[in-house]
Amino acid sequence: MDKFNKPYDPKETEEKIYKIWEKSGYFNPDNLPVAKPKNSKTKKIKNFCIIMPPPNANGSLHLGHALMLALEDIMIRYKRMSGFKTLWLPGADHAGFETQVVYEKKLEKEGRSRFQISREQLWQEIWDFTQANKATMENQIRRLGASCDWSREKFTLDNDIISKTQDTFIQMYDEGLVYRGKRLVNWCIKHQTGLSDLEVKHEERKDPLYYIKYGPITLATVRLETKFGDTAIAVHPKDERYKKFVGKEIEIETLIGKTKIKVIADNAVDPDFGTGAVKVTPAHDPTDFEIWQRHKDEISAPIEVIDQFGKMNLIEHFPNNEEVKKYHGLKILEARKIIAEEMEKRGLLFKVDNEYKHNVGLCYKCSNILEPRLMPQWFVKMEPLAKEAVNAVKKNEIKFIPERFKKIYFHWLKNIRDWNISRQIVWGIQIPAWFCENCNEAVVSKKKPLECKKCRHKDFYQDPDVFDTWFSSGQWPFFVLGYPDAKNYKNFYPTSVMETGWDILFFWVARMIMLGLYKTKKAPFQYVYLHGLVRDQDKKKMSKSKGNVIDPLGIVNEYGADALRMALIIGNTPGNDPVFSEDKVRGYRNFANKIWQATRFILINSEDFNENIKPKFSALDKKRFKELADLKKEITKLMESYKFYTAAEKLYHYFWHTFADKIIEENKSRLNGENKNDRAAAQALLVTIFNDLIKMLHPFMPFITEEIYGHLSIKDKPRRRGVGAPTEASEKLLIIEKW
RNA sequence: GCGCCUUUAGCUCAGUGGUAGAGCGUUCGAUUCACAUUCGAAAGGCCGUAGGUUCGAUCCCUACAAGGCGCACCA
Repeated sequence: MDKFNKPYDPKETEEKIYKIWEKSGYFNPDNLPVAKPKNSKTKKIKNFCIIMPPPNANGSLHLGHALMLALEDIMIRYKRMSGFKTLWLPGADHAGFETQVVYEKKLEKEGRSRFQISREQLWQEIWDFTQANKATMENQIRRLGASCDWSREKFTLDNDIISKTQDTFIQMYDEGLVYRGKRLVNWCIKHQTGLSDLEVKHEERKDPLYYIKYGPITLATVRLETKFGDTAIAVHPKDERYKKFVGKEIEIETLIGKTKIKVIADNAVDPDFGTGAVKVTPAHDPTDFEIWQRHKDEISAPIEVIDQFGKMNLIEHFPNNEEVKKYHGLKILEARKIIAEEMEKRGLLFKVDNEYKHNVGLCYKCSNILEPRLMPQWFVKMEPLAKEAVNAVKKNEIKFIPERFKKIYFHWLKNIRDWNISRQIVWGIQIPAWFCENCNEAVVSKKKPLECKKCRHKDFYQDPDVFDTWFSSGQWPFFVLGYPDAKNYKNFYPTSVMETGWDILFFWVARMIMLGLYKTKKAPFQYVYLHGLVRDQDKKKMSKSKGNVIDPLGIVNEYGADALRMALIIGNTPGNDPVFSEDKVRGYRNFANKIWQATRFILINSEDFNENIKPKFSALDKKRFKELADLKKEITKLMESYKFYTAAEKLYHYFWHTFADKIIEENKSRLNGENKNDRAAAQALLVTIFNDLIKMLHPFMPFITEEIYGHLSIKDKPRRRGVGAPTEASEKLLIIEKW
């Protein structure tokens, strides 16, 4: 009771309560006191499962995580109280490239570089780094009140996950869904790895557009430096201006001598752009690469003139050519400038358009221009997978909240291209493939092959590349449940809800659907709930470089997790980016105290309660009961339709402005009056209402409600018998009370 | 280029085919009685613009405008 003599202090309560919950074992569905089915034939045990999107183990939690945890915890707690066997399975993500980038920055600060560290040592260092982060994050998740089952926690580099991921790759290879192809990949010269198309961000740039003379033809290009790799000139087939040249070789003066080059016709050329003629450089441009694929018989193989570091590499292709040395080894932009000068000198530069704007692809991490580079990589054939993924959603096997993301999802899948899953980094799951040291034949296998089938050679080396991290996390929902034969998998798969940010709809959600359907023949979840990105008060994205990142734990320390959760939930509809403000949190901290003070009032006024007096409810009491019952129906409906933002707001409003401001106030006179009967009735009324309200508030504000429940259930045990409350109340925790 | 979204009170956002809602903020007032992390009251909106459907539109349809975003091989 002394506790109630001061404002509510979350610090005194929250960590203590979390320990009680953890000790109770109720986070684990196996320990839940699920009502025995009355009729075992018709009534099945109801399961509800959410796989927590594993936070990246390369830093600490941000507000987006806090939002994710709040939403999922609300769903889980509501379902748990509604009698479901609830499993919320936590995890942590090694986050491949993301983590390696973070770690490389750390190395840079220390004056080191990953290219000077052995593979084994780098792996070990990043391993230690992620393990430390993981431990921190687990505690942060606890501080936010997440009622997840820690006994089932998984890490994306657990041995079974690694092994199963490799199995899938092998299976897909055997079934022709994975292939090794030498194609243009998005190469980052800083990070020295290829990236998937999703990891490319496009930005508009203004670059000079050079009009240059290739013999009788003038053509326009930005990328002058690739001219040494030209293998053709292309024009549109219907372009009258160039018809006479098509199929013929024309002599052109390059800067390193004279050569002949063929003119070809291809529909990819836009006759209205520039002069309607383009130079074709298949080794350094995706469009040109595709043109080459269509004209393989007519023109020579691609010539790579830029190396992996973004420098001119010419000597290899043009040995014994003195002129070449002038450009060899130059960086792209330097080369471009010098070539332009040289061409101008020789009268080969017709004009320069300095206002030309176009889109360039950048590395989404370092914003360096990505260099299209011709190299062999492992690709996943997307079309068959995408088709199934579209069908599953069309057939409503998976529903999106909000629904509009369906359209975006379809749009993406319709235009999908094959997925490059090779990464030239160490931090990840190594690809189970081997190359013959003699003939370079690739063998897909976990174990080192004994002999090359092609050349009988016996020495192999393993592909040093690792998987795109999303290739393994795309299989997370069923791997963590112990696919294919574990009990967890049988009980909880397909899972109920996948709740995550809309920003990873393609990266993760779509891949989970595709790979889930492929491996398990089932959609991995029934609902996709997509939350928005938490923004600062100026609606800006929070990022370390902007310095506007808010540490959720700082907020928790100051105002309590309950207040933070309410601030994140209320006014936040799915799919829309919420704006975060500390004022809002302060408001809900005040609300927590309001709940606290109302409790105090009730406890004070029921101290000398006489349990022999049966409550006689007044007409007004009954009216209030009716209102409460209506509210409960309404809230339940909102919970079922995933409108947590409205449910929380209504509860807030009812508690404060109806229960506290009206009901308590209108009962004050009764409590202070002479009529004992009336007094008893009033108290029973208050307690009953109270019992319902803290139950409904519990999913949203789990800590304070559990704390109060502890005080109420001990104190009010005798009286609650009269109003049909559960027995053994003092033994019970609110977390498993009936909704 | 293809596509998605937004536009409602000063701010952040809900919402419904039948004369507009919340939180915060603002203004005025109260207050030894659970709570100043309080209570009561008030001000404040032609629900982006123009058409259409309808007995009736903020809500449905069309166009337009402004803003945001996603996808995309135009050199």
